[in-house]
Amino acid sequence: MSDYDRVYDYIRAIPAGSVSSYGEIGAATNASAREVGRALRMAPADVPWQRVVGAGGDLLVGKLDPVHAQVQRAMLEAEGVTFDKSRRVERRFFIGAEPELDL
DNA sequence: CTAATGACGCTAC
DNA sequence: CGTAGCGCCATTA
Repeated sequence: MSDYDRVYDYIRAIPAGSVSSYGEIGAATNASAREVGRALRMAPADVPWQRVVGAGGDLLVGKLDPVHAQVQRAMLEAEGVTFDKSRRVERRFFIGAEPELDL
């Protein structure tokens, strides 16, 4: 099992309406954040890549087309995830985020 | 072999 | 709250 497959499996385990970050996935799969991005780039269709966001809740950090970020936001909104004014996912939707520790 | 690049993260200003 | 710089590590030229 490659690190990439482990990343795919982790993402597939993310429940609808929740999101995780590249750093979180990297830590859970023993990979760096960049490797997670590389994995998502060639991810199979059954991987809900839209549930993967940046560390601060940012959509796609910007290495890819801005249009893609729009699509991601639309799909997450369809799952019940809400965003703040700056296109950032609220911390309560993060897996492993503690409600009382909200920044 | 070295250099450049990217679905990122953190710190500094 | 915004941009800029550096570190990170696999892949590509």
